[in-house]
Amino acid sequence: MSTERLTTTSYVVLGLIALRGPSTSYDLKRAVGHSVGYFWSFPHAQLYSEPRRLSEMGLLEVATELDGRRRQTFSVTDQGSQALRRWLAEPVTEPMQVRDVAELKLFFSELSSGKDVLTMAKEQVRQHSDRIRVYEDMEERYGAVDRLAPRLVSLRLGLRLEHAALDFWTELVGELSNASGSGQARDAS
Amino acid sequence: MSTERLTTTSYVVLGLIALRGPSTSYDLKRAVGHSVGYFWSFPHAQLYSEPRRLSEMGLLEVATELDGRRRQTFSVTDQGSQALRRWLAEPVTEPMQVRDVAELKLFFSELSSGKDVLTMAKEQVRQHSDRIRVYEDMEERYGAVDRLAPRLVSLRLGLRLEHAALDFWTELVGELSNASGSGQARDAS
DNA sequence: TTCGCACCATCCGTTTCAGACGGTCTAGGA
DNA sequence: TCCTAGACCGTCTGAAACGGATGGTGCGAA
Repeated sequence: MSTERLTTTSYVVLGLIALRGPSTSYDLKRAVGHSVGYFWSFPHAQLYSEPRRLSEMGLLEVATELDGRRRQTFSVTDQGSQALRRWLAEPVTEPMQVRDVAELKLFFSELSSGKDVLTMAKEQVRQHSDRIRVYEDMEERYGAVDRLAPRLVSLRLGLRLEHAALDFWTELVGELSNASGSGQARDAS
Repeated sequence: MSTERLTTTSYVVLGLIALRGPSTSYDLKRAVGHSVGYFWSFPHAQLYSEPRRLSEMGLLEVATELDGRRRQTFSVTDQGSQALRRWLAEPVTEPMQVRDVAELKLFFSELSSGKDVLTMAKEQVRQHSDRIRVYEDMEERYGAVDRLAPRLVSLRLGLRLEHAALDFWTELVGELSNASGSGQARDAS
C-alpha cells in the first residue's frame, strides 16, 4: 500500500463513488459531465488512472466483470470513506480560483482596439446567459427531487458567480457603447 | 523559429512585457504577484522558461546585461505585438472556470457532518471578506491614478465574483444556524 | 573583512493535461 | 448471415504546469 499523497482530484473520485455507489470509470466520466465537472474539471483519463491508484492504497475496492469489455467497478472501502470524511472535516486553505481568458484579455485591453473589447463583452454576455440557463434547467430538473440536496446548494454558488459575471459584462457593454460613439452607427444585434 | 503553440500563459508573459516595457523575469514575477496573478496564476519557474521560448520564436528580444548576475531583459518585437493583438482580437472560446475546494466539499457534504459544513461556511465568509478588502485597497491605491484603466476594470470583475461568493456563504451560515436551531449539530440534508 | 541573509535564476522530478488512438460492441441494411 | 458505421470504452503519449530544491550574488551588519 503506497503512501502517495491524495490530491483534490483523488477526493473528487472518492466522493463521487461514495455518493453514487459502485461505479465504473465511464460512469464517473458521465457523472462528472453534468455535475461536479462544472466547477472542478480534469481530463477524463484521470478517471481511469486515479481509481487504480486509490485501490492500490486500499481506499477503493475493485470488482472486475467480464461483459466482453474489460470493465472494472469500484466501490469505497471503510478506509476510503474514513479518508473522505477526514478530508471533508479539515479546513480549506486554498482560496477560490478563477481562470477566465476573457478577464485576462480585458486586463490587457489597452493594447487592443476598443471595438474588440466591445465585441468580446457582448459575447461574454451571451455565454454567461447560456450557462445560467443550463444551471437553472438543472436546478429545476433535480430540484423536484430534493430542493435542499447539497449538490444543488453548491450549484447555487455556481449560479451566483455566473450572475455576477453576467452583470459585470452587461454593464461594461453599456459603458462602452455610451463612451465610444454616442452617435456612431450602433450595432443592431 | 519554432512553430510551437502559444498557450494562454505565453500571452500573459507577452502582454505583461508589452504593458510594462522591457522587463526581466524577476520584474515579471513581482508584477504577477499583485495583478494578473489573482486571476491567472502559474509557477514562477515559467517566468524564466517562457520568455526564452518566446524569444526563440522571435516574439521577444533579449538584452543581456552583466551587472554581475547574469540577467536578461526582454522586450516585445513587432512580431510579438502582432501576435498579441491577434490573440486579443480572436474570440474567447473557453468558459470561465472556477476552482474552489470549499464548493467541492459542499457538493459532497451529505457525506460529512452538518457541523463541519457550518464551520467551513463561516471560514469562507472570513476568507472572502479578507480578499475583498485586498481588492478594495488595490482599487483605492491605483484608482487614484486612472480610475478607468482596464487593469482596474478587470479587477472589478474579480471583486464582483468575491462579493457573490461572500453573499452565498453568508446566507448559508444563516440557514444552517437556523436549521440546527439551539440543539446539537445534526446532519443536514 | 567576513558572515548571514535576502535576492535572483535555474534545474529537476512529478503531476496534470488534452486529445489521439485503438479496441469492442450494437444496430440495421443487403 | 455478414458487413459496416458509429457509439462506447479504455489507454497512451508528449507537452505543459507545478513547486520545491539548489546554487550563485550582492549588500548590510557585526
